[in-house]
Amino acid sequence: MSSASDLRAIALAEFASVGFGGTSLQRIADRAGLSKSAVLYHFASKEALLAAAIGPAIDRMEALLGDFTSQPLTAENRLRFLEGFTDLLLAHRLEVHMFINQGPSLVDVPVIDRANELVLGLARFFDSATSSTIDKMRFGVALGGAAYTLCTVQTLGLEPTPDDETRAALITIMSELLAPVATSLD
Amino acid sequence: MSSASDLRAIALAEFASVGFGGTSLQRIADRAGLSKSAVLYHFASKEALLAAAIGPAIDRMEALLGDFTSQPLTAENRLRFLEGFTDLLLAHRLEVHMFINQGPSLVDVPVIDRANELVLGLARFFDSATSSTIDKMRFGVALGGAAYTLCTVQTLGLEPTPDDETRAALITIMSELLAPVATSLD
DNA sequence: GACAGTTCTGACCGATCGGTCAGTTATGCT
DNA sequence: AGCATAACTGACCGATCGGTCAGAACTGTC
Repeated sequence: MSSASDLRAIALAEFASVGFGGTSLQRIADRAGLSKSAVLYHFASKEALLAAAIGPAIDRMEALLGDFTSQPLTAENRLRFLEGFTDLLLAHRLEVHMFINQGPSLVDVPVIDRANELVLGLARFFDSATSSTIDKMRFGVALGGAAYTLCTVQTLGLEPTPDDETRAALITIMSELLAPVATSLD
Repeated sequence: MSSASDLRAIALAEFASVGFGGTSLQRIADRAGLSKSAVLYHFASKEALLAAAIGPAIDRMEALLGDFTSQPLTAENRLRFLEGFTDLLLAHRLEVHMFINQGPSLVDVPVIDRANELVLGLARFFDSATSSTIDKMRFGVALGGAAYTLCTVQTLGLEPTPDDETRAALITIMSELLAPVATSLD
């Protein structure tokens, strides 16, 4: 019944679907059955609401990436990363969808800058870990494709696949896709 | 020097980066060095500007999909589709990025409804052509991943890869990814 | 140079934006 | 019951939104 967490969820859904700039506090308030003033009572500003909505997902993403990049890029570490990444996507698909698509246009918002640093750090890691263009692109297609499939396809109104089945399929597909990419085991 | 086509390009870039609702006519006018009234002289409304910006890409997408779905799903037809899809992405990455990510939230805009019908038609085609969840997801990851890699990664400020190299790599990756999926040749 | 048509501007409209503030209602503790 | 605090509302603010309109500036043609 907590209004604050209701508002976070409602705001997240709005931000992800029509964008931060395209979302109005009034609309969020209407969906929550509250007044605009009540929204601003719980969150000091629209940006604070954004930070509350996507902050936890970014924390978790930072932890996952910190673990991954501090270890050698072995095949089993990569698999564990893919599993962790998939679990994170399943739990925070809207958040990821939001800062992947709108991150670059929302600079100077602190929580978004953290997200952009994350994505950039991930890209740089693949850049240093792989040499050829096609291998870099394999990572992009695997991670981007997984995020896309999970976040966007569902908005099409197709029948939802159970999470555990989705999880297994995504991990299989990403593993196949990255199989040709050399690891530091070689 | 045509202001109209300048405006189309500027508006497309804005729509793709901050969303349709997050873009103001004033900002488009400023970027074009014109007044807001001048923008509304060339395009009757914000929606008309959107239609002009993404309409051609949707036309081309419709043609590509029409060809593909009217033919049997053989391996070589699928390859030709992947090539055509990649070329379309390379030529219209901003448009595709825009209606993939914002299409579901912009219903009742005619040009967007056409785009949504397209994406839905593509999803239904894969739904009928493949049986297992993992195979459907392979299509999602392949097409979504390609679109993501092309449209979003570039906004990170990485060094751009030449288009022909990107094209070859994407087609290779998508072909690998879809290789396990049965075609009607079997 | 007069004229027509295209291109563009500035003033203006009602509506909505994010945000402030004073005051009201609901809640829980003693 | 009394009281502090949390939760919330409605009125209001300046700014900006998409869009209209009358007219100015530019263009080419005769």
